[in-house]
Amino acid sequence: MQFSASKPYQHPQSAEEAVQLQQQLREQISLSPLTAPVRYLAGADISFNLYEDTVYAGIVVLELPGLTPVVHALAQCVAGFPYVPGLLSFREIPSLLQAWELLPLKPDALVVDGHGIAHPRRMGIASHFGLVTGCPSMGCAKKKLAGRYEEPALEKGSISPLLHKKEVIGWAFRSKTGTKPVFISLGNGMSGEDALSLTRRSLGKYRIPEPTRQAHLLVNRFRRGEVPAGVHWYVRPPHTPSPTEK
DNA sequence: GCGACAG
DNA sequence: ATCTTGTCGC
Repeated sequence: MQFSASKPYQHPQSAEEAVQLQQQLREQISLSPLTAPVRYLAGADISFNLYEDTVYAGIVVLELPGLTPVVHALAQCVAGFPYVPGLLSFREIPSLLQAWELLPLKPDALVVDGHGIAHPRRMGIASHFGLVTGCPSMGCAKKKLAGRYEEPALEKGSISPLLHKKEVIGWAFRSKTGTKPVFISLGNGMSGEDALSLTRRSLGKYRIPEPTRQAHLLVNRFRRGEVPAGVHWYVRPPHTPSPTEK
């Protein structure tokens, strides 16, 4: 992955405190372009049972250009914050961080299920998680949280800017012809061109781009007990020479 | 005051 | 977010 210091995650004890943290964190965001090509692109998502506070988090690393799964990490923990629109990251990041720390291969960029700067205070979960991990990040959400937009053309690949307070905070992106658009926004450590390019390279046969779609399918299987917690390689792990065989 | 409101 | 079968439309 690239150079970018990871910031420690701070957990708020109230909604007011959470908002203050976000206002402080937004100043640390960088929207400068990626400085290295993206070979490994990851998708992150969480799942849980309604009325329960156990969170099932997962991160899948795909290799471009084929979007081939390489490795994934799954972690389970208890939610330490309620779901409040605008404060989603405080509910999901602790669990995602556990999965992140388990990952033996850090991706070159990360796509989080949710918004990045397309947020009332420009601090959605994609931006927050990008800062905490030090990994370039972007958000891919199914519904908008803030801003207004014009419907993009019906053809796959069409985009329309998402505007909030006279600023472009993201794009309504037609990921599949004739279906509702998804919302793409910057997280941290990349430019708008980077995010749109990565999204185009992540499109498969479905509305949801592969990184996030794969992560979603994975965490649901995890929640149902169909796959175990921990790390799983889809291909042979990279060979690590032992001291004796140098 | 009213509508909107990621996962 | 999750619970669920069939059904309508390109």
